[in-house]
Amino acid sequence: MPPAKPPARRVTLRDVAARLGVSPATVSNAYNRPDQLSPELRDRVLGAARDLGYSGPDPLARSLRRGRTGVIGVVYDAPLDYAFADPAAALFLGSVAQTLQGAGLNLLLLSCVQDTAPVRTASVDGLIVSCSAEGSELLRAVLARQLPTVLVEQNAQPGTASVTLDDLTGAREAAAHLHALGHREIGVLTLEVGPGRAGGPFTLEAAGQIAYRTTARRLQGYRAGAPGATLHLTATGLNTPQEGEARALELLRAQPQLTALLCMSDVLAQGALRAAHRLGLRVPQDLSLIGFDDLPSSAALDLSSVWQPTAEKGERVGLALRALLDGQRPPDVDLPTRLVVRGSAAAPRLD
Amino acid sequence: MPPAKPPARRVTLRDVAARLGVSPATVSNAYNRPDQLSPELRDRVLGAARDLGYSGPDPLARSLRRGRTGVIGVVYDAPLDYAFADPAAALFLGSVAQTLQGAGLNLLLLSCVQDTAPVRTASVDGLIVSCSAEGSELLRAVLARQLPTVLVEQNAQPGTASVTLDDLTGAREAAAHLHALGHREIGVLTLEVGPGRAGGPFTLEAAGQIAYRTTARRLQGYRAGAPGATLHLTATGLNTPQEGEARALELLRAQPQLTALLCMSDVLAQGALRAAHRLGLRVPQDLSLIGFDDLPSSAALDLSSVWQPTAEKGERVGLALRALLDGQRPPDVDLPTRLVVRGSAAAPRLD
DNA sequence: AGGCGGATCTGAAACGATTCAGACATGCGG
DNA sequence: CCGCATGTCTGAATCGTTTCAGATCCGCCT
Repeated sequence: MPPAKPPARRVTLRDVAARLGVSPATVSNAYNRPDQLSPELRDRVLGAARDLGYSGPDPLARSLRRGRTGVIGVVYDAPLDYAFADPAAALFLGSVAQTLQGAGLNLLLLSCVQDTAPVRTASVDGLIVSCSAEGSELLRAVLARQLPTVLVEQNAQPGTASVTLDDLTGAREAAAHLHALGHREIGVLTLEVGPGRAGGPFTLEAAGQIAYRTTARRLQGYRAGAPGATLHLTATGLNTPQEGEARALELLRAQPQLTALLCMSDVLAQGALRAAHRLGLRVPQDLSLIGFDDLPSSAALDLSSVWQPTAEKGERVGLALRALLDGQRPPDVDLPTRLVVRGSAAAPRLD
Repeated sequence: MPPAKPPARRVTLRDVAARLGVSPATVSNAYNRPDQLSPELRDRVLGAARDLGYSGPDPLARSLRRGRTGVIGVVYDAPLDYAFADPAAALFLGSVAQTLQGAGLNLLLLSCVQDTAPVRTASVDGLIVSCSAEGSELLRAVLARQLPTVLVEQNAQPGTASVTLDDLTGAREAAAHLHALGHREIGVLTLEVGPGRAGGPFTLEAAGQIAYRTTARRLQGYRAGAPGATLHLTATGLNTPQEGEARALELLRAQPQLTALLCMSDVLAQGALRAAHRLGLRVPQDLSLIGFDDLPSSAALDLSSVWQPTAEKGERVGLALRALLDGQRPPDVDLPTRLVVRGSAAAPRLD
């Protein structure tokens, strides 16, 4: 009969200590403060660890005891698919990660669609909230954690740092550009207007209730830049080219008098470009188009767009969080935007 | 004189219990098993918690006690910038995240360039290794954790699950397509050949030492698909359009007799497209081009490419990991690839 | 009346480490 | 030979929960 294998318990620091007849403190020191024990003993400890299959202190226990995890949560209120699908979002996130890495911090992606549980139960040292409606359940859950928190593109809240974009100026410039060219009937493809809300046409009267700061401010900029022009609003539910194409198609069919389209993202604009092709409309002769974000790929498509410092935004967010973790109170930052004129907007045809 | 504020210690479950004169176990139950105590008491507990500013059990302590964290680590050996910069990678990751979310798991991004520490010290229930050279320090660190692990596009290792791509077939088809069109002098822009290695020309003899499975297999496929053709290899150090452009420029200048270019990613191919433009070469009349990955944007560029089921790959990885966590032993999967012929390859000019 | 099952609640032992304040020995200067 | 600094190592408390095995009480069935 084979010897009853002992129930395969995990090897702990204590086991290693017992094996060598030393104190657990010593084993801990072997890993964390090599200068606190003699080199020979340290070697023996590490050797015993290898023999026993012990691969270092348990990160969880260590974090509990030390009081920090080295992890920063990034809160999304959309499925992560969409988070990554937008190159601007991906670039931003990469930049945040890069900046935090300098401080030994890693990113935990928290997708919270219809559920605040991830925010409440994540072991993190800080939070970054990328887009969440003002006054939402999710935002409340975030604030309840009382952790160092950076709000991105949201109105600042007490106790948090914030990094925003000067959406107003960029949007105004875009609209003013169209206005100056002579456009007076302008379609607008907005980003989401509220969590989980489907896309579709809406009126300026309803614009007051927009829950997302970004959407609200860009719209405000559009209005300011094209005084006297008529804006035909359609919201999108998802920031994807497919959605952009579908909504643009709807809008252009319903309002054939439109001579220009303002899109709140390049992803949407690229979809709108496809919609225009499908309708046989030439850009810019028959339809002018201006996007937002200025994705790398937009240059190739000759798409005019509002540029934003995406990478810098990520860096600022990372730095703000690091400052918070250091007990400082970083100033809020507001980053500039500006219109990049390419070839997708021209004077309207004279019918 | 104001009452000396007690040193602001964190409010714990124990404090709430003490406040109410009940056992900590009861407070814990109030949060975790509402059916284990009377509704009134539960309300009182939750009320007291609110009064004291206690926002639920500490995730870290809970994880330690329960033995799981609900977090899966994704190991990269490149800065996260690049991880996100490639739309194929972003899409894949989004898909993984989506799949894991169904099991209440979140993703922790572990960037391990020149440093295995993140792998060794991350509190995770499992690991996904996205691209790491065979036999690398990093891979060793991963295996040392003895956690449920899924290897992506790498040769399977004992004790792990693996999801791979049939790179060979796709690459062979691409090369065969060019070969059939009559190309005999073909340039190749490869992905990285080893961790941290800079790009540049290399020879077929050196091809045996390629550390990355993906690079090695695609190259093998290229060779098999174009027997008798001469392949001019250039490695890239980074999977970016800029790098693709730079390396393509070098290669085309050094080898003006080339009539076609095989690129191991669409990102590189899109860079090569720009290089061709800069050299005044028309595609496909003067230069044929085939990419790999079939990014959404490649359709618009009329770029022929090898398609891979990126989203499904992510899903498979997620499912494999979930199976491992459930104590199962999932079968390794190998996903198909196939050439998508568009307009970027044609017969070579007859000089 | 006795016994039993369920509903509530509790005590105390983990979970696996870190860290602080010594204990002990050794070497050195005076 | 004393005092002191230095170099090594240890004991024990602590981090904040969860969970298992009861303990208690109550009503109900027979």
